[in-house]
Amino acid sequence: MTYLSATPEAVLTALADGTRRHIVQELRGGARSVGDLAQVVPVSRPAVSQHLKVLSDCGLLTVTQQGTRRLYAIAPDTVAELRAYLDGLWDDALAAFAAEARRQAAAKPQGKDPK
Amino acid sequence: MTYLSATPEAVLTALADGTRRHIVQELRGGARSVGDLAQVVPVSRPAVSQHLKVLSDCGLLTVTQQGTRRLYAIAPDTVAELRAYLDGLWDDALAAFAAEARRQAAAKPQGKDPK
DNA sequence: CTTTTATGTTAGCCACGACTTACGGTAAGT
DNA sequence: ACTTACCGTAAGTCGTGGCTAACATAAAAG
Repeated sequence: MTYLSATPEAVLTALADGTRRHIVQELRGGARSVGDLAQVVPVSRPAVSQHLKVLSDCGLLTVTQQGTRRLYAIAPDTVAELRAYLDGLWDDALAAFAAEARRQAAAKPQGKDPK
Repeated sequence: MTYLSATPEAVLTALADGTRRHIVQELRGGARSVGDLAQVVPVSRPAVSQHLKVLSDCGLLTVTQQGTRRLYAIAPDTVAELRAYLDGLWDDALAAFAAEARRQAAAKPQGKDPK
Protein backbone atom coordinates (compact mmCIF):
# COMPACT_ATOMS: atom_id res chain seq x y z
CA MET A 1 0.00 0.00 0.00
CA THR A 2 2.88 2.30 0.69
CA TYR A 3 4.28 1.53 -2.76
CA LEU A 4 3.97 4.98 -4.17
CA SER A 5 5.88 3.94 -7.29
CA ALA A 6 3.08 3.12 -9.69
CA THR A 7 4.87 1.99 -12.80
CA PRO A 8 3.09 2.77 -16.05
CA GLU A 9 3.54 -0.87 -17.02
CA ALA A 10 1.38 -2.01 -14.11
CA VAL A 11 -1.28 0.54 -15.00
CA LEU A 12 -1.35 -0.64 -18.59
CA THR A 13 -1.67 -4.25 -17.47
CA ALA A 14 -4.56 -3.27 -15.22
CA LEU A 15 -6.30 -1.38 -18.00
CA ALA A 16 -6.06 -4.38 -20.30
CA ASP A 17 -9.20 -5.99 -18.87
CA GLY A 18 -12.49 -4.76 -20.27
CA THR A 19 -14.34 -5.02 -16.97
CA ARG A 20 -11.71 -2.86 -15.29
CA ARG A 21 -11.99 -0.27 -18.08
CA HIS A 22 -15.74 -0.34 -17.52
CA ILE A 23 -15.22 0.34 -13.83
CA VAL A 24 -12.91 3.25 -14.59
CA GLN A 25 -15.50 4.59 -17.00
CA GLU A 26 -18.11 4.51 -14.24
CA LEU A 27 -15.74 6.33 -11.90
CA ARG A 28 -15.42 9.26 -14.29
CA GLY A 29 -18.28 11.09 -12.60
CA GLY A 30 -16.82 10.68 -9.13
CA ALA A 31 -16.29 8.19 -6.32
CA ARG A 32 -18.67 5.23 -6.02
CA SER A 33 -19.14 2.27 -3.71
CA VAL A 34 -18.54 -1.41 -4.49
CA GLY A 35 -22.17 -2.47 -4.46
CA ASP A 36 -23.06 0.52 -6.58
CA LEU A 37 -20.52 -0.52 -9.19
CA ALA A 38 -21.64 -4.16 -9.04
CA GLN A 39 -25.11 -3.09 -10.14
CA VAL A 40 -23.71 -1.53 -13.31
CA VAL A 41 -20.91 -3.91 -14.23
CA PRO A 42 -22.25 -7.28 -15.45
CA VAL A 43 -20.22 -9.38 -13.01
CA SER A 44 -20.69 -10.45 -9.41
CA ARG A 45 -19.83 -8.21 -6.49
CA PRO A 46 -16.72 -10.16 -5.41
CA ALA A 47 -15.40 -9.90 -8.96
CA VAL A 48 -15.79 -6.14 -8.77
CA SER A 49 -13.98 -6.17 -5.45
CA GLN A 50 -11.08 -8.09 -6.95
CA HIS A 51 -10.85 -5.68 -9.87
CA LEU A 52 -10.89 -2.74 -7.48
CA LYS A 53 -8.01 -4.32 -5.61
CA VAL A 54 -5.98 -4.61 -8.80
CA LEU A 55 -6.77 -1.04 -9.78
CA SER A 56 -5.85 0.35 -6.40
CA ASP A 57 -2.72 -1.81 -6.10
CA CYS A 58 -1.30 -0.24 -9.22
CA GLY A 59 -2.12 3.19 -7.81
CA LEU A 60 -4.90 4.06 -10.22
CA LEU A 61 -7.66 4.24 -7.60
CA THR A 62 -7.87 5.59 -4.06
CA VAL A 63 -10.09 4.26 -1.27
CA THR A 64 -11.95 6.24 1.38
CA GLN A 65 -13.93 4.30 3.95
CA GLN A 66 -17.24 5.77 5.12
CA GLY A 67 -18.82 3.55 7.72
CA THR A 68 -19.36 0.13 6.21
CA ARG A 69 -18.98 1.46 2.69
CA ARG A 70 -15.82 1.97 0.69
CA LEU A 71 -15.71 4.67 -1.94
CA TYR A 72 -13.29 4.24 -4.82
CA ALA A 73 -12.11 7.15 -6.96
CA ILE A 74 -9.58 7.77 -9.70
CA ALA A 75 -6.13 8.95 -8.54
CA PRO A 76 -5.04 11.93 -10.65
CA ASP A 77 -1.33 11.46 -9.89
CA THR A 78 -1.15 8.02 -11.47
CA VAL A 79 -3.07 9.33 -14.43
CA ALA A 80 -0.48 12.02 -14.92
CA GLU A 81 2.35 9.47 -14.75
CA LEU A 82 0.76 7.27 -17.38
CA ARG A 83 0.19 10.25 -19.61
CA ALA A 84 3.85 11.23 -19.29
CA TYR A 85 4.88 7.69 -20.17
CA LEU A 86 2.77 7.72 -23.32
CA ASP A 87 3.94 11.21 -24.20
CA GLY A 88 7.55 10.02 -24.15
CA LEU A 89 6.60 7.15 -26.38
CA TRP A 90 4.81 9.46 -28.74
CA ASP A 91 7.63 12.01 -28.97
CA ASP A 92 10.35 9.47 -29.75
CA ALA A 93 8.14 7.73 -32.26
CA LEU A 94 7.48 11.01 -34.02
CA ALA A 95 11.20 11.83 -34.21
CA ALA A 96 11.97 8.39 -35.60
CA PHE A 97 9.13 8.72 -38.06
CA ALA A 98 10.40 12.09 -39.28
CA ALA A 99 13.96 10.76 -39.59
CA GLU A 100 12.68 7.83 -41.61
CA ALA A 101 10.74 10.16 -43.88
CA ARG A 102 13.81 12.30 -44.47
CA ARG A 103 15.94 9.26 -45.23
CA GLN A 104 13.43 7.94 -47.73
CA ALA A 105 13.15 11.34 -49.35
CA ALA A 106 16.92 11.51 -49.70
CA ALA A 107 17.29 7.96 -51.00
CA LYS A 108 14.64 8.38 -53.68
CA PRO A 109 15.80 10.94 -56.26
CA GLN A 110 12.24 11.77 -57.11
CA GLY A 111 12.28 15.41 -56.12
CA LYS A 112 15.89 15.81 -54.98
CA ASP A 113 15.09 17.64 -51.80
CA PRO A 114 17.43 16.53 -48.98
CA LYS A 115 16.18 19.31 -46.69
CA MET B 1 -0.36 5.17 -46.13
CA THR B 2 -2.19 5.91 -42.94
CA TYR B 3 -4.28 2.85 -42.24
CA LEU B 4 -7.38 3.01 -40.12
CA SER B 5 -6.38 1.92 -36.66
CA ALA B 6 -8.41 -0.35 -34.44
CA THR B 7 -10.16 0.67 -31.24
CA PRO B 8 -8.12 2.04 -28.34
CA GLU B 9 -9.34 -0.95 -26.34
CA ALA B 10 -7.47 -3.26 -28.69
CA VAL B 11 -4.34 -1.16 -28.33
CA LEU B 12 -4.57 -1.35 -24.54
CA THR B 13 -5.02 -5.11 -24.71
CA ALA B 14 -1.98 -5.35 -26.94
CA LEU B 15 0.11 -3.23 -24.59
CA ALA B 16 -0.84 -5.43 -21.65
CA ASP B 17 1.88 -8.00 -22.40
CA GLY B 18 5.35 -7.24 -21.08
CA THR B 19 7.12 -8.68 -24.09
CA ARG B 20 5.10 -6.48 -26.40
CA ARG B 21 5.88 -3.42 -24.28
CA HIS B 22 9.53 -4.41 -24.52
CA ILE B 23 9.27 -4.56 -28.30
CA VAL B 24 7.60 -1.16 -28.45
CA GLN B 25 10.32 0.25 -26.23
CA GLU B 26 12.95 -1.05 -28.63
CA LEU B 27 11.11 0.55 -31.53
CA ARG B 28 11.23 3.99 -29.93
CA GLY B 29 14.55 4.69 -31.64
CA GLY B 30 13.24 3.77 -35.06
CA ALA B 31 12.26 0.85 -37.28
CA ARG B 32 13.90 -2.54 -36.74
CA SER B 33 13.70 -6.00 -38.27
CA VAL B 34 12.30 -9.15 -36.69
CA GLY B 35 15.61 -10.94 -36.21
CA ASP B 36 17.10 -7.80 -34.79
CA LEU B 37 14.34 -7.61 -32.19
CA ALA B 38 14.63 -11.32 -31.42
CA GLN B 39 18.23 -10.77 -30.32
CA VAL B 40 17.13 -8.23 -27.73
CA VAL B 41 13.86 -9.68 -26.50
CA PRO B 42 14.37 -12.86 -24.41
CA VAL B 43 11.96 -15.00 -26.43
CA SER B 44 12.25 -17.00 -29.62
CA ARG B 45 12.00 -15.40 -33.03
CA PRO B 46 8.55 -16.86 -33.87
CA ALA B 47 7.24 -15.43 -30.63
CA VAL B 48 8.49 -12.01 -31.67
CA SER B 49 6.78 -12.46 -35.02
CA GLN B 50 3.50 -13.29 -33.31
CA HIS B 51 3.75 -10.23 -31.08
CA LEU B 52 4.51 -8.06 -34.08
CA LYS B 53 1.39 -9.40 -35.77
CA VAL B 54 -0.73 -8.47 -32.76
CA LEU B 55 0.82 -5.01 -32.56
CA SER B 56 0.33 -4.30 -36.26
CA ASP B 57 -3.19 -5.75 -36.29
CA CYS B 58 -4.29 -3.20 -33.71
CA GLY B 59 -2.66 -0.45 -35.79
CA LEU B 60 0.17 0.34 -33.42
CA LEU B 61 2.96 -0.70 -35.81
CA THR B 62 3.53 -0.26 -39.53
CA VAL B 63 5.41 -2.68 -41.78
CA THR B 64 7.72 -1.85 -44.67
CA GLN B 65 9.21 -4.75 -46.60
CA GLN B 66 12.77 -4.39 -47.86
CA GLY B 67 13.75 -7.48 -49.81
CA THR B 68 13.51 -10.45 -47.48
CA ARG B 69 13.44 -8.27 -44.41
CA ARG B 70 10.48 -6.59 -42.77
CA LEU B 71 10.95 -3.40 -40.84
CA TYR B 72 8.46 -2.58 -38.08
CA ALA B 73 7.97 0.93 -36.76
CA ILE B 74 5.61 2.70 -34.37
CA ALA B 75 2.59 4.38 -35.95
CA PRO B 76 2.34 7.84 -34.36
CA ASP B 77 -1.32 8.22 -35.30
CA THR B 78 -2.43 5.26 -33.23
CA VAL B 79 -0.39 6.45 -30.26
CA ALA B 80 -2.08 9.83 -30.53
CA GLU B 81 -5.49 8.17 -30.62
CA LEU B 82 -4.70 6.14 -27.53
CA ARG B 83 -3.60 9.26 -25.72
CA ALA B 84 -6.81 11.03 -26.70
CA TYR B 85 -8.86 8.07 -25.48
CA LEU B 86 -7.11 8.06 -22.11
CA ASP B 87 -7.39 11.81 -21.78
CA GLY B 88 -11.12 11.56 -22.33
CA LEU B 89 -11.23 8.87 -19.68
CA TRP B 90 -9.81 11.01 -16.89
CA ASP B 91 -10.80 14.51 -17.87
CA ASP B 92 -14.09 14.18 -16.03
CA ALA B 93 -12.38 12.30 -13.24
CA LEU B 94 -10.04 15.19 -12.60
CA ALA B 95 -12.95 17.60 -12.39
CA ALA B 96 -14.78 15.21 -10.07
CA PHE B 97 -11.71 14.97 -7.89
CA ALA B 98 -11.53 18.75 -7.54
CA ALA B 99 -15.26 18.93 -6.78
CA GLU B 100 -14.89 16.19 -4.16
CA ALA B 101 -12.05 18.06 -2.52
CA ARG B 102 -14.12 21.23 -2.35
CA ARG B 103 -17.13 19.39 -0.96
CA GLN B 104 -15.10 17.71 1.74
CA ALA B 105 -13.47 20.99 2.64
CA ALA B 106 -16.84 22.74 2.87
CA ALA B 107 -18.99 20.01 4.47
CA LYS B 108 -17.44 18.88 7.68
CA PRO B 109 -20.11 16.41 8.89
CA GLN B 110 -20.27 12.91 7.45
CA GLY B 111 -23.47 13.37 5.53
CA LYS B 112 -24.94 10.27 3.91
CA ASP B 113 -25.19 10.41 0.18
CA PRO B 114 -28.75 9.43 -0.79
CA LYS B 115 -28.11 8.32 -4.33
C1' DC C 1 17.93 -24.03 -60.18
C1' DT C 2 19.63 -24.76 -55.70
C1' DT C 3 20.96 -22.71 -51.49
C1' DT C 4 20.73 -19.32 -48.05
C1' DT C 5 18.56 -15.78 -45.45
C1' DA C 6 14.68 -13.77 -43.22
C1' DT C 7 10.15 -14.24 -41.89
C1' DG C 8 5.14 -16.03 -41.38
C1' DT C 9 2.31 -20.01 -39.73
C1' DT C 10 0.63 -24.12 -37.20
C1' DA C 11 0.07 -27.49 -33.31
C1' DG C 12 0.45 -28.38 -28.76
C1' DC C 13 1.64 -27.54 -24.03
C1' DC C 14 1.18 -24.82 -20.01
C1' DA C 15 0.57 -20.84 -16.94
C1' DC C 16 -1.95 -16.76 -15.71
C1' DG C 17 -6.09 -14.60 -14.60
C1' DA C 18 -11.16 -13.70 -14.59
C1' DC C 19 -15.20 -15.46 -12.65
C1' DT C 20 -18.46 -17.67 -9.17
C1' DT C 21 -19.72 -19.69 -4.75
C1' DA C 22 -19.07 -19.80 -0.01
C1' DC C 23 -17.32 -17.93 4.09
C1' DG C 24 -15.40 -14.42 7.57
C1' DG C 25 -15.28 -9.75 9.33
C1' DT C 26 -16.77 -4.92 10.52
C1' DA C 27 -19.90 -0.99 11.24
C1' DA C 28 -24.54 0.87 11.89
C1' DG C 29 -29.60 0.12 13.21
C1' DT C 30 -33.11 -1.96 16.39
C1' DA D 1 -26.82 -8.52 21.86
C1' DC D 2 -29.01 -9.54 17.54
C1' DT D 3 -29.69 -8.35 12.96
C1' DT D 4 -28.77 -6.21 8.67
C1' DA D 5 -25.91 -4.12 5.20
C1' DC D 6 -21.53 -3.88 2.99
C1' DC D 7 -17.23 -5.59 1.83
C1' DG D 8 -12.88 -8.53 1.48
C1' DT D 9 -10.87 -13.18 0.99
C1' DA D 10 -10.29 -18.39 -0.16
C1' DA D 11 -10.93 -22.16 -2.97
C1' DG D 12 -11.98 -24.03 -7.33
C1' DT D 13 -13.24 -24.03 -12.32
C1' DC D 14 -12.25 -22.82 -16.91
C1' DG D 15 -11.27 -20.11 -20.87
C1' DT D 16 -7.64 -17.15 -22.95
C1' DG D 17 -3.19 -16.38 -24.50
C1' DG D 18 1.99 -16.69 -24.70
C1' DC D 19 5.71 -19.81 -25.64
C1' DT D 20 8.52 -23.42 -28.13
C1' DA D 21 9.27 -26.56 -31.83
C1' DA D 22 8.53 -27.90 -36.45
C1' DC D 23 6.98 -26.75 -40.97
C1' DA D 24 5.91 -23.53 -44.94
C1' DT D 25 6.95 -19.31 -47.76
C1' DA D 26 9.39 -15.60 -50.33
C1' DA D 27 13.27 -13.15 -52.11
C1' DA D 28 18.15 -12.61 -52.99
C1' DA D 29 22.63 -14.99 -53.90
C1' DG D 30 25.53 -18.50 -56.10
